[in-house]
Amino acid sequence: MTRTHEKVGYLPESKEAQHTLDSAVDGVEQIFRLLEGRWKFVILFHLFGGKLKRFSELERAIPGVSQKMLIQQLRQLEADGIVRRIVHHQVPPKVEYGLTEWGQALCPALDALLKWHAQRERLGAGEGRAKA
Amino acid sequence: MTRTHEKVGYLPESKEAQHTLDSAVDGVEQIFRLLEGRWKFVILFHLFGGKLKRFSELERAIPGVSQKMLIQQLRQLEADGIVRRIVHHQVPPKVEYGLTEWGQALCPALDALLKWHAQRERLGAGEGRAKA
DNA sequence: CAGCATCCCGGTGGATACTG
DNA sequence: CAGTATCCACCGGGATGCTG
Repeated sequence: MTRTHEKVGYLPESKEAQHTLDSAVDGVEQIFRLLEGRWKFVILFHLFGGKLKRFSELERAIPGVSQKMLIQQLRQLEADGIVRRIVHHQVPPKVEYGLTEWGQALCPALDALLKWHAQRERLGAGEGRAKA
Repeated sequence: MTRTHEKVGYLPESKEAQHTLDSAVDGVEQIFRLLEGRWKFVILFHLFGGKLKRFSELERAIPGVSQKMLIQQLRQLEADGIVRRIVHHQVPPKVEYGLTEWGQALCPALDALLKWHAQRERLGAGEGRAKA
């Protein structure tokens, strides 16, 4: 709170938390960092709806992903509190992945983005360059 | 529509457009690609609210950005229909940047993400690892 | 089955200098 | 003022091989 001083509603609908320009910016940037990664979304969507999936299920369900990548992205999501990891102590090993409550809560937010994307044609996005 | 066949509501709130898992996934992925880039958000937030800013204003307002980066990100946003570029033919040159209508419409969607992020503590995101 | 270690390549973004 | 051009470092991500 020591950087910019403008603090009016950059985000109209925010009623509880007031954002400064900077706080809003690095808020979304943090979020994007969480979700960044070639396979995060595929994983997420496979897990939305409270589904639990084993490592090997995900591996099969996501064509093209390598084990390294799959585990890497899963671990990041887990570290960030989005994904839950459930270890069954058995031989052979069995590990399941699911979403945390917070992870589930991401769904509507992504939906908002999807809706925005869908508006693209309706609003004139490609007006070409304006002249003055 | 030739890849996966599961097509139930991955996104509960979507009433108009039905998404398959794949279409939803690369929907959000496209969106993230649009918004990806070290300076996009700072720019966006400086422009939210219909504000117009000159190149040099943005340059000063965004500490740390180089001209190359600033122009690069602005051009990408423009090409993607998010930012408008208004050229005033004068000497010395004057160019202003603003958001398109669609660009403006991004605001509430980002707000949804911010709200999600804010819920993090309230919902138990960091439960540690579950055992079974 | 689930996961870690290593090597390598390409693209993104940064610094710097020049131009209409 | 508003860019363009070049050169370079970094790291995300892919391939491959090994282990508890």
